Amino acid sequence: MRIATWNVNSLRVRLPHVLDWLGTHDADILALQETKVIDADFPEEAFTELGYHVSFSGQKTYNGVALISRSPIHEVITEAHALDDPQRRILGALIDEVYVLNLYVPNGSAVGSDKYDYKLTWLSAITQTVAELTKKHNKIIILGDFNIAPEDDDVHDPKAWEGSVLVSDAERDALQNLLALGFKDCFRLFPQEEKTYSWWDYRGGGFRRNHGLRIDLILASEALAQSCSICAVDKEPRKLERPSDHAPVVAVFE
DNA sequence: ATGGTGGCGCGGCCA
Repeated sequence: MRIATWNVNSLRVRLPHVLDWLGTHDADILALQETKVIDADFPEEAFTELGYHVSFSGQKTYNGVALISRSPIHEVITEAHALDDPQRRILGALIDEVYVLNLYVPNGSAVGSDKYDYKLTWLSAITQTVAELTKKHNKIIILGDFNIAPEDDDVHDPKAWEGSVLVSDAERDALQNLLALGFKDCFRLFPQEEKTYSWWDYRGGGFRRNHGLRIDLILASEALAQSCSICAVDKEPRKLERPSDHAPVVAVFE
């Protein structure tokens, strides 16, 4: 099974990139974030025509998540139990006996801000939800835009970023609490080229200078992590005209 | 240069 995550920063704008990518990469499951499209306007047929099933949870202007899957999508959830949140950031579903949880973790804006507090509360709530999922499912994949760089190796300039949002200790601790439920960061199961990132700021030639962060993650429950054979960032779509600021991350499970 | 770039949607927010 080939599964990928991609923050597309507007599906309306990036649909050609996404369709081209699906056509050449033969993914079984693609998790999208920041679709920025309400459900009534979701381009469902563009995917069903290619033989995919789709599920989506969108809103106007901001956020929005979707799952594109070769196999049928069951047991959909769009909420964390402990959170009454109008923001559409969560899409979980059972696909071929694997529970897939697609997340668009809040950015957090700045350490100490209201948005930062919301991010930590949100992470706590999703961790509770995952704890519940682990009682029912053995094979779980959590993937998406985590808006957290797990380690300094995931940061182009750790000194410059030290203590700021996306790398702060409290955010990293929250991610570790989630991993502690029995998940592996698939990317780190394998030797990787140094300075591999998944997001580069549009500003200041971030991609050209490889000023990036690895914040798009694929986490697999231990039962599944054993069968993971590849996890890699595909930088190619970031080189296209009018790209998303994120690149897709792909994992293969045998 | 008190920013920079991009999306949404038409002024300012969010990333």
